[in-house]
Amino acid sequence: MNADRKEAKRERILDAAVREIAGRGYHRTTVSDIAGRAGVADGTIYLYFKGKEDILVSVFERAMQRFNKEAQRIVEDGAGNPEHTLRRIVSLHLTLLGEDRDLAVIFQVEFRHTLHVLELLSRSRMRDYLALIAQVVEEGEAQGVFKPDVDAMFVAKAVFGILDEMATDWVLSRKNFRLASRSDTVCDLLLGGLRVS
Amino acid sequence: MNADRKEAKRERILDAAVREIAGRGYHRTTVSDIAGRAGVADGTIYLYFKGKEDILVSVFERAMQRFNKEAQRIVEDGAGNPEHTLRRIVSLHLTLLGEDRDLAVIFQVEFRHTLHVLELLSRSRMRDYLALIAQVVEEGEAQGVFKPDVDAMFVAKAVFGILDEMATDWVLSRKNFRLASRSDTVCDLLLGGLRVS
DNA sequence: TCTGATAATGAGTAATCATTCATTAAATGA
DNA sequence: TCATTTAATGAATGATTACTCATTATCAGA
Repeated sequence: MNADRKEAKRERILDAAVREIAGRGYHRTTVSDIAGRAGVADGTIYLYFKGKEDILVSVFERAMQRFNKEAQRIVEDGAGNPEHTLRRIVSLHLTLLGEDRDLAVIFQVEFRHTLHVLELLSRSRMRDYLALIAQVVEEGEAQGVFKPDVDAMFVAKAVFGILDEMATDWVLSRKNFRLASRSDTVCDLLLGGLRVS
Repeated sequence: MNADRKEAKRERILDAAVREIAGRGYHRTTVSDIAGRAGVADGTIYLYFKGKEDILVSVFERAMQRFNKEAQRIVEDGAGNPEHTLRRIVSLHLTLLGEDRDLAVIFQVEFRHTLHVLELLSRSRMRDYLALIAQVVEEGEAQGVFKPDVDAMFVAKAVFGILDEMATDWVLSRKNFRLASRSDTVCDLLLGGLRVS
């Protein structure tokens, strides 16, 4: 079996996992469920993944890779204008999650299953993502458009926190608004602050 | 058995649950573990709680009740000065979580176990807490010290998002800083914004 | 002290599921 | 076509654990 077909099957299993886990939650989803939806036998799963938890982590890795690739591109493109770059990253974050509710459910809920898993995830691609945001903030400070002496990583975490809460709220909400429609409001608050100046 | 003693035993079980669940995660913690630490028999648990999930939800309810009571007091006290009130709420949030790492672990990680549980929790005391923050924001807008025309509930969620991320970061971090020490930085960013004015 | 009621016990039950591995199928290439 | 390697299968296993309930202990009032 060539590498492409192998990769395609792995992808199919991951796609199946996203749908099943979003629907029933990680712990209620059995390996059989995932195998069934992917159209393979239970045992086959173990030819592609070390175990159930490895599937969850792989879903995360794959999604974060996409996030990072796109964010990276935005940062590279928009070197001259930190505010605009930040706006584009915020928009990207909310757009990508808003486009796939199942993925959003997994991101906002299922990944946080145990401290152990969360630690695993936080140490990997998550740091890169935060570092990218921090880089933009630093650039803005260097250019004098953002306030100096605010720790860039702190701001990055704050930005992430707001986005995360918006996404969770959207996932839990019954209402049918587009998540990305919040982008501007988020950025305006973040950049301009709450206080009347 | 009088009501006080009954309540005390219930509290003991909840305390035991906090310690056990923070240490091993909700799913790895058995009902036996909790019973053992609380010094009661397994079956006794079911005289006080409907089942395992009910313990988790009750831990949340109890903690949120404390949060809400304190926050309520702050809001009532500080009617005249919305900025100061907001600062006190932020400080309260980070202080209460920062004082009890086990509780913080449960808040930041274990409560988010399933969409189902998260929905349960979000609908209850969580809304009250957000509404309290929103109330302060609205007051500020009415007094002309906060920007008008920003949806107060939106701001409340943003505030919560930042606090949540700070708390998660603290829980996952190896470093030993005091969580509450972030209060001022959080508020400064929130009130003043990132952009140079 | 006696008695009915209330509270607590903990061994047993029944169900669940991740993982394994002996077997079968498919692919490869000579 | 046949032999060999690689991939896939799915029934069986073994371990786990939430919850029940028949039994025992404790308590409160007379």
